[in-house]
Amino acid sequence: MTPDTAVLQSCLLFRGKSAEELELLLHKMIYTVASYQKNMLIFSEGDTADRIGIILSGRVEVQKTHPTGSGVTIAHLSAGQTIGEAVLFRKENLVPATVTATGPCLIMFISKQELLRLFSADTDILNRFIENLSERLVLVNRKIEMLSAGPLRRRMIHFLLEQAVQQGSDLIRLPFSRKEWAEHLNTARPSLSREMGYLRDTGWIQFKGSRITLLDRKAMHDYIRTDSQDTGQDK
Amino acid sequence: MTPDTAVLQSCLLFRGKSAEELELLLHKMIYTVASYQKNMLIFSEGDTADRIGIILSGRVEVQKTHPTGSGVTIAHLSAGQTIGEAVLFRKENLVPATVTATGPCLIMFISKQELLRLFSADTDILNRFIENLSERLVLVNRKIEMLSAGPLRRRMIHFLLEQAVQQGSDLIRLPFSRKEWAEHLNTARPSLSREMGYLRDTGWIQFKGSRITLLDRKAMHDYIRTDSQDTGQDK
DNA sequence: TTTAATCGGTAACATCCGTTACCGATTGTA
DNA sequence: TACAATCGGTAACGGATGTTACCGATTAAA
Repeated sequence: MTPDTAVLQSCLLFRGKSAEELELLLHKMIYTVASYQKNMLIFSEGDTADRIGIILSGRVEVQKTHPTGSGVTIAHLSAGQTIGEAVLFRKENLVPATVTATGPCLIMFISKQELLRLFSADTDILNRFIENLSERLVLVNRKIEMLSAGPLRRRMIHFLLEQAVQQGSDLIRLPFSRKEWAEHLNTARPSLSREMGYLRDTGWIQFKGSRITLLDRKAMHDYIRTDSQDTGQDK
Repeated sequence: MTPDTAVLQSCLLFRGKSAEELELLLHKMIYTVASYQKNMLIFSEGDTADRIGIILSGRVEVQKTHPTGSGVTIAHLSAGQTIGEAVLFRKENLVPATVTATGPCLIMFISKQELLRLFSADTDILNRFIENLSERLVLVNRKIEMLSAGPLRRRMIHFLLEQAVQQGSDLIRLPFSRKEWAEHLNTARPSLSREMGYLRDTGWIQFKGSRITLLDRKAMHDYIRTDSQDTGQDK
């Protein structure tokens, strides 16, 4: 199975390459492509990591499993993003989280050995790889920011405003279901619904399904930056 | 000021080099060394990152600042560890967190340009750099695990058990003050004290100052893996 | 279509935990 | 020594939120 060059171009590792260059590369490099169905394991916590995966299509979920059996979603990844690149070069190269397919998807794998070869053959790829790692680190840091942003309401507003900027509109299309969103915010779904009700009643938002409209961005901003005091999370 | 080679050897970037090799390297490379006093800013959130810092002595604190002015400590770093390496190679190379000295310390700076030169001159250094990034990513991931481990009591026990393993004893010496610990757990100090009292009254721990003794590790383990309530991200 | 299954909103209740305030102990300092 | 600042324990209070349960709507499967 041959990967779509368009997808690879959107992948940070190969960004900047022309379709032609990529075609050439694909012929010269060693890789495998595997397809997965919903809920299938791609990487399992504790596995030894000896390759990275590039998502060619579909979506996957990265979760940290708790000893209790429950888990927290760390990230949702989709086409063009990579998995496993964080542990590949560690001494203790064990996969620290579970990666599962949330739907049918195609993953391209490149071994560590082959990656090293690519690095020395093409410095661009190396640079992209490092860039990718950095990007990931920053992303995870944002997650921390989110988790410690204080009360649920504040976290929600924080997220909504972020989305509004990202989508360039006051009309937001949520990228996931309520359940997933709750997970993302590290809260319980009913709690989320309750707060959604509050925000609606306050007249700040309006929503139907996964479409949320911000009616009073200013007030929401004010709410977030209202400086009550705080010890490390706020209130 | 010339850096101590012993410290640099403990730095992941230069691990594996002999003192002689390092001496040689130091003569051939470009760097600066700066000293800081308690509470002085080393990197400020929003700065443009164009160099990495290596801690030669002392301790620094990495904090995420909230728009509200409050902050969460992401990490404490000490001699041999690096700062700024995560953003140096990003497109948007702005420092995402504030770094301050928690006491007098010495930092060695290496510019991005110079780093690149080192990479091409010495592949080992490049490998260490990637390894370092990966290490950092995993560390931050653990922080997430911590933050989303549910109720405070669970988070505390989680942390204590982790420390016991790390220190190889039931007698734990806390690496920070209560205030700092509370920050680390993303909670308020009085809340922490309250729970400490609870754990003491339950007979699970015993403590005086920064020394904590685990009296019933089994019970604590059981408590953590008791699948009662979790934050709601159950699977 | 009928039957499940899943999703999302709502409500009641109990608990968690942040806030505030106070106090004693310790430490640094004038 | 005395004063101020910081740290850590404790307690009361109220708000935040996890839990459970129920219900209608939507979707998938039979």
